[in-house]
Amino acid sequence: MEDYQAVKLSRRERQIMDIVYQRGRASVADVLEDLPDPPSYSTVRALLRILEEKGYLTHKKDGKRYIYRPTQPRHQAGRFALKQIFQTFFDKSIEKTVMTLVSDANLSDEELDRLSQLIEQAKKGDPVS
Amino acid sequence: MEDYQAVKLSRRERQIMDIVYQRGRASVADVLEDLPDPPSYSTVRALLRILEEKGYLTHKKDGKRYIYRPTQPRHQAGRFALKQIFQTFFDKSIEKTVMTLVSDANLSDEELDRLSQLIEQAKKGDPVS
DNA sequence: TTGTAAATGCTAAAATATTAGCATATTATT
DNA sequence: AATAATATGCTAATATTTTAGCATTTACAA
Repeated sequence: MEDYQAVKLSRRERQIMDIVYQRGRASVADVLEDLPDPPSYSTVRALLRILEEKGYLTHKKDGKRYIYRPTQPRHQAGRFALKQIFQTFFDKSIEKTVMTLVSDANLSDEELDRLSQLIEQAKKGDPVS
Repeated sequence: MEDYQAVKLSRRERQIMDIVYQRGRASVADVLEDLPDPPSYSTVRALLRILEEKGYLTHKKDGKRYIYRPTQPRHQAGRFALKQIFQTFFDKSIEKTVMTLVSDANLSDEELDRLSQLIEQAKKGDPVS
């Protein structure tokens, strides 16, 4: 199975992969609904077929229509995408990336507490392995 | 000035923007060096010209060659890219995104300390504004 | 079981992206 | 000032992406 790498995809292909990942799974109509500057139904079908040929999606039948899913799990694809981002925009520094996220986020106290806990765990559990 | 939005760019255009952002500034030769499946020098020049026409890059002369820079500051483009990521892969949750980054990162104790401090600040300074 | 609505399969046209080549300009060197 | 090396400017060919249309299939309802 091929990794999901946005770098290899065309513009529309990327848009569609993002939609499917965001939804978890999607019919042709779903994708069409979320696409900016939406093309025809046929067009979306063609692209979904191509993405399946390339190994990024699979489908199963649900009644009379196809439901598409990513072949690569979302969490994994997300990590890959994050890596790309912090390499490109944050000097390859995960710390800088997290700083930006936390600074911009306006997280709730509960969320901040959970993050504190996570960081404490990281300090104990896995010191610069 | 137009926002840097990967969603609007073609495959090569994206690759090139990523390279320029990663380097901060880049000559044609620099970009060519970093491109996967590198095309000809002419090709890279053409794409840089197109990206400048679209407003994503500017250039200045340095000796006899052009040095290209992004028009949108790196930090801003990075935040935009992160937003895209956590919307697509992490249920629009910044917390989940940070969790993933921190879990995977193997950060040093110093980095973890700095993050703790940042989070403490966030707790005091800006409680669920 | 027959009709109908709504889906997919397949193919080809149109638009866009990608590429390279030749002409010209610029810089540095002799 | 002449030359060589190394840029860019511009144009056009090629490849890929994007698109839509028509034929066929499928599921459900009458």
